[in-house]
Amino acid sequence: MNGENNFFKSAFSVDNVIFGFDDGDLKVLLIKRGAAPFQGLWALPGDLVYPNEDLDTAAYRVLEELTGLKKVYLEQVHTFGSVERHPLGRVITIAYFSLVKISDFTLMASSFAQNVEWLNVDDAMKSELAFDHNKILETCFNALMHRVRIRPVGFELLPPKFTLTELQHLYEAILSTELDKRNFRKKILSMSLLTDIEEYQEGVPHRPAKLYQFNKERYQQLEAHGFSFEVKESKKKEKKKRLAELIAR
Amino acid sequence: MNGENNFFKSAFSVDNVIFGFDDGDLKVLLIKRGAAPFQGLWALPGDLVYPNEDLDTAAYRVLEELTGLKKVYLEQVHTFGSVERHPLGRVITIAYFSLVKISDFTLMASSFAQNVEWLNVDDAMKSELAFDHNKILETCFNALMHRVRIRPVGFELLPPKFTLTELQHLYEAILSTELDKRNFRKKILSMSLLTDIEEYQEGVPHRPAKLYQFNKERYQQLEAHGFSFEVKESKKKEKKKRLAELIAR
DNA sequence: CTAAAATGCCGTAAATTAAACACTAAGAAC
DNA sequence: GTTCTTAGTGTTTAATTTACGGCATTTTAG
Repeated sequence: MNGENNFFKSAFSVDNVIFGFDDGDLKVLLIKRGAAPFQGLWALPGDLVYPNEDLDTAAYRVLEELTGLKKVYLEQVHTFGSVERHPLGRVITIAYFSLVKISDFTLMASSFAQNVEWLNVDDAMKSELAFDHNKILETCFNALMHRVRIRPVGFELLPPKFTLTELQHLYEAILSTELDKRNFRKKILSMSLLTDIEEYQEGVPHRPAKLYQFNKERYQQLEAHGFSFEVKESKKKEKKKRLAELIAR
Repeated sequence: MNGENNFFKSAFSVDNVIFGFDDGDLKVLLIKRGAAPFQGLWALPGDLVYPNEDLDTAAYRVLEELTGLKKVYLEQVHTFGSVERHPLGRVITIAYFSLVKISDFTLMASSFAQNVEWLNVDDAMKSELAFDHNKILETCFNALMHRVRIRPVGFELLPPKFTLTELQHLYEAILSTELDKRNFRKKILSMSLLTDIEEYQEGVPHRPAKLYQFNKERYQQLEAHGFSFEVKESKKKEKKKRLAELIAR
């Protein structure tokens, strides 16, 4: 090292928890590591941040290099910087999550990746991931759970046209809860954020459902007037009762 | 620079938005910079992270070196890493906010600080701060607003024994809203998170108010059973009506 | 052609929660 | 003892949330 002090011996990276939704399941895109350290384990896509690159830019780059997708929802979540988190040196990492429509997804040829796969989020959380990526995944999943309640970001995971049942299943997957069909539909429709495009599902072996589109302009307009999106996970009545008793004591 | 590649030409720092509450006002602790760059401007307390130091540890260190306080509420908020945010090189910074009881506070002798002061948060946000600290302050204030609604962290800003009116004023300051006295008291007391210690204010020129303590154990116990703390900023009825009409269209 | 299977779609009553609102009580200062 | 200041308290009304069952539409199999 030359005259510079050793504050400049460190590096930073971004890691990206890329969520997708398919067939009622919430998934995360992982890469099987082809080289040490942690060879053979699943890891989050990530990369060192270039010297002249903003953090968000780096996160978008990682995403695009991997999936070819450009305009996706991306949000910074947390920075992980334990001294020993990276075996090869001091590398802190800024974690992002992004939401992509699996239907848009095309895997890019990627030199550093041996193997890329959509894994069910629950399964991924249970398996051993490289580095501190279990912790990162968990943190980002919690952030998603939280975000999805207060912002209409769930739509980022669905194709442009979707049915109310698909939307409900998405929420159920993210919130790990069951929702009442009638109440869910009532609530979502009452927000008037969905455009009824007068189209119906095709090729389904049952009564086809209406298709809707998320009306982003409408949302922004309402938001500007103080509207706040909110979906709650239904606290079941039994639970509420038990809690009320506990509090009463 | 020697053989190391230039990913390792960068550094990272922590910056700490230290909130306090005094006399009905929410304050933030700032340092007047004694040296270039940004000499003479107010700045958030912060420092480079040592090579062998975890991020949280660095944030606690900054806080303790400045205030002497050890056990305080501290939370990571966001990482700021624009290429041009620091004039002297690539320095990304991890922003934290912390909540301290001003009554506990004793200013430490601090070599690098010319001048340390509690500034009203609104005033601080309006003035020009060093670096990107306006942005950081704003982000952390928003994070506090948000956090205070869903976690009982406000108590960290109050002395151990406080009156309900003080608590209400705290919430009003953080949420920038007015709350109905009776409804607020009803709601807070119904959570049974406060211990009535049968003590009263002294030395006030009016009827003394009861003092309460926050019961942390109780909170943790309830939380474990699914209790969720929640304070809403009252959506005034007029606003709600206007919004409802907008949605109906 | 009919029946069965699958999912879509609808509305109301009851319970809970939130909002609005005004007077009496206690102590200190004069 | 009068005045001043803040503390403390309950009820009614409106809004929101929850619970809940049955008929409708389409495809497929027989």
